[in-house]
Amino acid sequence: MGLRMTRERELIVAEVDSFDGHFEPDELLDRMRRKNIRVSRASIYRTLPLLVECGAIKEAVYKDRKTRYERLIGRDHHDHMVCTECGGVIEFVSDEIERLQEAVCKRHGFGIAGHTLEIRGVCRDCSEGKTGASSAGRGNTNSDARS
Amino acid sequence: MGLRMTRERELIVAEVDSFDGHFEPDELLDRMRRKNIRVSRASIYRTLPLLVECGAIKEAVYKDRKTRYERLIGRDHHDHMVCTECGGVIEFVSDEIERLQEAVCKRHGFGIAGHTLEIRGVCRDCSEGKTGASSAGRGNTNSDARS
DNA sequence: GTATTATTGCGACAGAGTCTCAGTTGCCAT
DNA sequence: ATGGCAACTGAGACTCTGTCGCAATAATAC
Ligand SMILES: [Zn+2]
Ligand SMILES: [Zn+2]
Ligand SMILES: [Zn+2]
Ligand SMILES: [Zn+2]
Repeated sequence: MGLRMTRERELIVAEVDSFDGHFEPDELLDRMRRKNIRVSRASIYRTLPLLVECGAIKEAVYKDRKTRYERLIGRDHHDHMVCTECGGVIEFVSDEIERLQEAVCKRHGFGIAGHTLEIRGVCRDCSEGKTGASSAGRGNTNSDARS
Repeated sequence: MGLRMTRERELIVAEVDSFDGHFEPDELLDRMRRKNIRVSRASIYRTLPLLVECGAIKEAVYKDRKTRYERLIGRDHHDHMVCTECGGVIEFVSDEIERLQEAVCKRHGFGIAGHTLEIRGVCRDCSEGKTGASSAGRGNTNSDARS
C-alpha cells in the first residue's frame, strides 16, 4: 500500500526544513536529540531515502564515505567546490554548464534526472596562506549568488 | 624517508594497469586471488590511496558507499552518465564544460585539483522500453568517443 | 654485510548503514 | 466509532567497508 504520514516523519521533515546547508543522518539525529525530539536512528535512516525519492532532499557531497544530504525544496539548484585544505564548500551555479549538460545528454538519448558536479581543489583563502583561515573547517558552507 | 617499491606494490600496480573501467578495492583483491597473486587486503587498501596521490588512479563514482577507483594513466579524462534503470555507465567528455568549470573557478580564486561530474537518469535503451536491454546491468561501462 | 625503517600480513577494531522482529499506529472500510 | 491490517517504529544485533596495532620481513643507505 502507500506511504503513511506518521508523527516521526513529520518531525524529521520539520527538522530538515529548519535549516539550510548539508547534513548527515547522525548529525540530524543529534540535533533532534538535543532538542529533546525523540526519533530512532533507524527511522531517520529509513526516512531520508524516502525524502530523496520525493525530491525534497538529495544526496550531496560525500565526505569520508558518509552520505550527506541537502535540502532541495525552497532552494535553487547549485553545484559544489570543495576545498581539500579547510573542508569549506562553495556553492555555485553556472547556467551555461547546466545547458551544456542537457545538450550532451540529448545527443546520447539520455534522460536527465539529476546530476552532481563537485570540483575539488584549494580555495582562495587557503592558497593565499591564510592557513586554516576558515578555521578547523568543519564543512562551513560558503553560499554564493549565481555566477 | 621515502616510499619503497615493494613486490606487493608492483603486483598491485600491474593488476590495476591490466584493465580499463572502474573497480573497488575488494574487487581488485578477488581478481588477484583468482590469479593466485597473494597480496593482503590491508596492502591493497594502503596502496590505492598512494596511487591516487601519484595521479595513477582516481576515486570515481561512489556506489553503495564503496570507494570506486578508475585508472587515469593512459586514459583521457571523462565524466559519467549513470542509468538508474540498468546501472549502465556512459563515459563522455565535453571540452566546453571543462572550460567553463575552469572559468567559474578562476572567478572564485579556486585552484582546481580535479572534479567529478555525474549525471543520473535513464539511458536510451531503457527509455525505449528495451527493458533490461543492457541486462541485469552490473555497471557495464559504455565507453564513448568525445562528443 | 649491517643498520635502519618502511612495509607486510593478520586479526582486532571502528563506524556507517541495514535488518529483524515484536509491538504500535495510521488508514480505510464498514 | 470500531475493527482489521499493513505500514511503521524502536532497540539492538548484524554486515560490510575501511583502518589500526604490532610483530615479522625486506627494501634501501652506508
Ligand atoms: Zn549543476
Ligand atoms: Zn550545497
Ligand atoms: Zn569533466
Ligand atoms: Zn569512467
